[in-house]
Amino acid sequence: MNNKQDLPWDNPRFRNWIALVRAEKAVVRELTRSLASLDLKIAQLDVLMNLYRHPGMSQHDLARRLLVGRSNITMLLPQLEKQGVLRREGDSRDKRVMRLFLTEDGEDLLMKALKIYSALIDKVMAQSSPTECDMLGNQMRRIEEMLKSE
Amino acid sequence: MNNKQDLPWDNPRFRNWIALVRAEKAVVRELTRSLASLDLKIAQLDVLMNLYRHPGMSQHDLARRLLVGRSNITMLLPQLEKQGVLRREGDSRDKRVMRLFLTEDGEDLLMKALKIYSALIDKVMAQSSPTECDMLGNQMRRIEEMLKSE
DNA sequence: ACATGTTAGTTCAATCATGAACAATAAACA
DNA sequence: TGTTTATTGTTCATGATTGAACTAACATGT
Repeated sequence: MNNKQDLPWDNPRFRNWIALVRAEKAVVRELTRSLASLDLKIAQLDVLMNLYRHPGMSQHDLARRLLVGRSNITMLLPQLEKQGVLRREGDSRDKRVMRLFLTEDGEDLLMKALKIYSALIDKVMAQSSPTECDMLGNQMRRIEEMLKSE
Repeated sequence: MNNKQDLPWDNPRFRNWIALVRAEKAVVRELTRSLASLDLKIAQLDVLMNLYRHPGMSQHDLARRLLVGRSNITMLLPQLEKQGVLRREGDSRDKRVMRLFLTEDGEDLLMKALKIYSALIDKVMAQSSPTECDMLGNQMRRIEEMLKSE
């Protein structure tokens, strides 16, 4: 029924995707280790990054951008708020939504974390030429776009 | 101290890597949903895939290939063994190691899961030309190689 | 106004991954 | 041989993530 030629490993698309998954996992491991010096988890860094770029985001929007559940955000925020890196403000027009903002300390922490992250990615992507790197980004954006719209 | 031009988002390497992370996460979500029909988790599929290609692997080797801890494997196997998709045999020469093998049912389940996985990846990678796809794979293999050897 | 439906955020139980400590076994070497 | 060192797999406590059920607040339509 299934001879060897049917196996996905003989399909370049599949093999190359597996390589991507493995590389991503390896980078995540490395990043997790590097961020430990700041006592910061990747999930937390994701929050900080998004709040920096989109101040005043609601928890719902944040969850959607991070591709996680809303409850995840709810569980994530209290620690960060207690550390004083972000603050939550109730929206004046819609009492259901909480607007999220980085504090000064939050921005400082983010900048330190970004230095670490950026250095790692620079090292990792130095494996590719600028052209390859841009092609990679474009492919990835097309994939995300495609999966979003279905 | 940090003006806008220092921000990682202006660095193509960083931006493109972020795109990769987002795309990968989106695909993982989609795959998780698709595999639910087989009552199979991605972590379990990873085990099956590796055992198919490397029968007789030890738990330690499996953990290293999957980039997870040994304890993770220990917690993962009993379910799979109970479902009858794999069996564990003590090594005759080294009583510490357990050798892992897929059963017939395991191979059947794997083939069904691979059909789903492969179809998704085919769809996803159809966003890229064969050349782009291979370049992607090569970049990723270089990255993994680089992180392994340090 | 009122009923109905929708949305934002929270709570909670279940699942999962992790790393440290541990027992059994093997290897290295005096 | 006997002693130390390393390795395999397990256990366990901890923290992360998820989805379903829930509350409060808004929106829609009559």
